Amino acid sequence: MPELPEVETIVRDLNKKILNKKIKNVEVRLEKIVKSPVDDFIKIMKNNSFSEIRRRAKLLIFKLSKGDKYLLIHLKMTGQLIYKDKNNIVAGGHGQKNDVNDLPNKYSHVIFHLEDKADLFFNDLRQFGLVKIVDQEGLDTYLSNFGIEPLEKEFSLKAFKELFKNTRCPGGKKTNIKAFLLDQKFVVGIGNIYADETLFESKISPNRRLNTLTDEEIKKLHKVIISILDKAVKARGTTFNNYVDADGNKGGFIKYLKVYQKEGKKCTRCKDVEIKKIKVAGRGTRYCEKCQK
DNA sequence: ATTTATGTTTACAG
DNA sequence: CCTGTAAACATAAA
Repeated sequence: MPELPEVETIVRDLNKKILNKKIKNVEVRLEKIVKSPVDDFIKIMKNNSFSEIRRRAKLLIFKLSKGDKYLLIHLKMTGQLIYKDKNNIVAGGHGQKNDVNDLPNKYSHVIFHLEDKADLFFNDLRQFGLVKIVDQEGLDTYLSNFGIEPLEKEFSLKAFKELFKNTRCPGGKKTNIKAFLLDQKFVVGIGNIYADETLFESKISPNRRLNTLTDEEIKKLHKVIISILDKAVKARGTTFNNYVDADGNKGGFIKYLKVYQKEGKKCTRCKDVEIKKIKVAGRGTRYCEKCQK
């Protein structure tokens, strides 16, 4: 799915486009995507509007103007949100073929019909994504499972170090660093791309166990997580294929990628060995054997 | 209870 | 035919 920088970009762009626009109707083309009773979902959305759009981890949170409720959208692996009106096409998410120019398409599972002939499409090839409505309590419950926001002040070095502790074992957590970075209970917003890029920049092997990291390495990792995500947000994320963002621009981070999808290419740092691809934590993982220890 | 590892969802591309 | 995939839950085992 889009990771923190991509979701952040979508949130910023949608805030400019759909805030307080009347939702005239909602079309549910694939019921299982909507995790609330569909009748209720449509009833609540109809004639409502979004008063605020924000992000927590990789979750989009739309506050509804009426009824003290929230619309939650998670894009998971292949979800997209595409806004379209007579002047603009604004898309965010993992690109698929023929998506933006041909709407709705077979992957358009939920469509929000807005005033002024504008539409917001929720597309998802693999159908892992979700759309649901929650009240304040439901939102709080959902959010309580998330860890630290890496671009907020709460992500201090001290708070980061706390995450390495293990209540059962004084030596600390033993899981590998890649699984740790991907786990949203600890630090949120990092997915497969930024996990690999962060570890490369930190010179840490994805297979390293947490309890073997030195203080120096933890400090470096903390700094790199912030700098990479910050750089990616500024670049409007990483994109492939025909992804375009809210103003039709491609994400700019792709040019900064050092290891993701670079397997078989010479490492840009040591200029000596090729980037390898292995499996760690069940996910394809790229790294440089020589640079990352 | 808490940590850690693995399986499942899913449709398409190559 | 086979494999793999921008994610995260559920479940199991330690």
